[in-house]
Amino acid sequence: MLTNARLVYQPHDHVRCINAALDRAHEICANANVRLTATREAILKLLWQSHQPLGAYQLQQQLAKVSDKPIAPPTIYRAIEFLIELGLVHRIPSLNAFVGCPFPSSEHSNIFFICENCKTVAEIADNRVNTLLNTLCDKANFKHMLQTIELFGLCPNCESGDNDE
Amino acid sequence: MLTNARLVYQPHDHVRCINAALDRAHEICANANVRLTATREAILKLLWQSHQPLGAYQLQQQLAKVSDKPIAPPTIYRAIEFLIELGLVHRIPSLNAFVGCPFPSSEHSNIFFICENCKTVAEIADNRVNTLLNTLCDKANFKHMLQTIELFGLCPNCESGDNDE
DNA sequence: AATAATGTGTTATATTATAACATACTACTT
DNA sequence: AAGTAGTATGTTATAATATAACACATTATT
Repeated sequence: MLTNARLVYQPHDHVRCINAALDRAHEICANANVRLTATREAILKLLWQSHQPLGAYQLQQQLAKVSDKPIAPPTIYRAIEFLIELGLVHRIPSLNAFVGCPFPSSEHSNIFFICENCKTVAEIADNRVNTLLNTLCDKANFKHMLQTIELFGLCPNCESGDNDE
Repeated sequence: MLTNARLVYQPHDHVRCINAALDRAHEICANANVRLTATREAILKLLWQSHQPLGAYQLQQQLAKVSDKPIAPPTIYRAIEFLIELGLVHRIPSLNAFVGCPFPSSEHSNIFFICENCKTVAEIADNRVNTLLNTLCDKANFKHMLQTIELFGLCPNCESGDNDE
């Protein structure tokens, strides 16, 4: 089992999260022989500013603050597409938003804990889930390729009332 | 385990699917003491015309053919919202589309087999999946309320080449 | 019939995403 | 170093999905 849940739900040195993510990204891009351009890196960095997913237009607004020129949606979406293909970012379909992947290039389950109060998203990978789902797919003769598992609820902080509710 | 996969993937008397779904809907609405109005029923029926999810604007187009007056998006979305709340319909987030639920008022897993070729969607409920996911949530102190599990791949017909690819 | 509750119509607009084509940048070749 | 192919971004317009706000209509209840 692989997860960033503990980290996400506890106070932590978030700068380290960001830096680790960026370091991994540089390495992965180098290995894949693709370019982590300024725009792409800026977007990845923004997505790592918190553990809350951002939409494309939120990213655009944030970028406008950082950069001098405004960046149009197609460029945002292209960068996101690039990051997703490399496994550095996930799309959360029900939120129309994007979040940094805490363990790219590991085996995935694409399980997301989505807090309906604070919108924080933690990710989990668990072999047993993958195995079980594969079994179900095999039984139905469904050739399973990808998956997204969204779990909605309350994170520990919001459940306990530590966050404003 | 509960699924409509076999049915969906095999030739079957689809009129029976539709009628069964409408009968269940009438019963459920009667029990809940809410109204299955003409518009709501028409939309539910359209969603049951096939095992492929339809978007709100597709529903609008189809309705235009059946009914005399055009129906505006808000009405469509309201009807969908109603049907979802009653458990008669599911939203497939990654498709922005809606599909009839084959077993409303049964225990759910909200697992969907989504064929990327023919777009057909089958649904599965499986206790083991729910149990396992609950375990993961408990471990992380995440209070789990709802879920959506989307499995992307190829249905048996498309995998075998029976459908045009 | 009066009223409250529920459902729908209507207009406008917000939000998310992509198509199509032009330009710019990068890396490689010679 | 200039030419070129490949990659990335800029730009404009628009498609696709979804909702807000308010008016009107229908249904159920008294």
